[in-house]
Amino acid sequence: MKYWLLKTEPESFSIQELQNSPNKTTCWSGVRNYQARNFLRDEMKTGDRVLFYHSNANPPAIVGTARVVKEGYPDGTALDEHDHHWDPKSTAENPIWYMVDIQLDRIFAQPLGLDHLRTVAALQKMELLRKGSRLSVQPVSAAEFKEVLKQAGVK
DNA sequence: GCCAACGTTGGC
DNA sequence: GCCAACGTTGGC
Repeated sequence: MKYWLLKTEPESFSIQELQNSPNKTTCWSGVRNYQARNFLRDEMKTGDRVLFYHSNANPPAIVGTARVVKEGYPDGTALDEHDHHWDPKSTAENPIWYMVDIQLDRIFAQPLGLDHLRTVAALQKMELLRKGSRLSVQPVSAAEFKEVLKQAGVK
C-alpha cells in the first residue's frame, strides 16, 4: 500500500464537499501536470491512503484522510469543450489526463496547519514542506503518514 | 496583492 | 537542445 497527499483549494473542492458527495466519494479530475498525472495513472492503487490538503486556505492545512477506491482512468473533463479543464490535445482515443476516485475516510477534529507541520521533526522531508513545492499529487512515506495521523490525534 | 518557484511554450 | 517569455501555483 502506498500513501499520497492530494491538494485542493477549498473554494474549488473542499473536504466538506467530499463528505457531502454520494458515498463520500468523488473523482479527482482536473489535474493538468504530467508528474501528477503519472502518479494518478500508474501508481495510485485501490486501498492506498490519502492525506487531504487545503491549499490557498486560511490556514493551509491537512484536513483529513481518504482512500483510493478506483484506479486511474481517463479524465472526462479534458474532453468536454465546455469544461474549464478542457484540453483540445486530449482525445477519447488518446487521453492525456487521468483521474482516480477517492472516498473520504475522516475529517480531522483539528486541521494540521502548515506552520504546525513545519515544527514536527519527523515531517521535515515531506514534499509539501519543501520551498516552492507545487505538485498537487505527492507521494508520502508510510512513516510520514503515520506521523500525520499521530499529530491529528488519530489512533 | 506580491512575488518566488515552477512548468510549459515556442523561436532559434 | 537552449533559453527567454509567459502562465500558474500557493504561501504570505
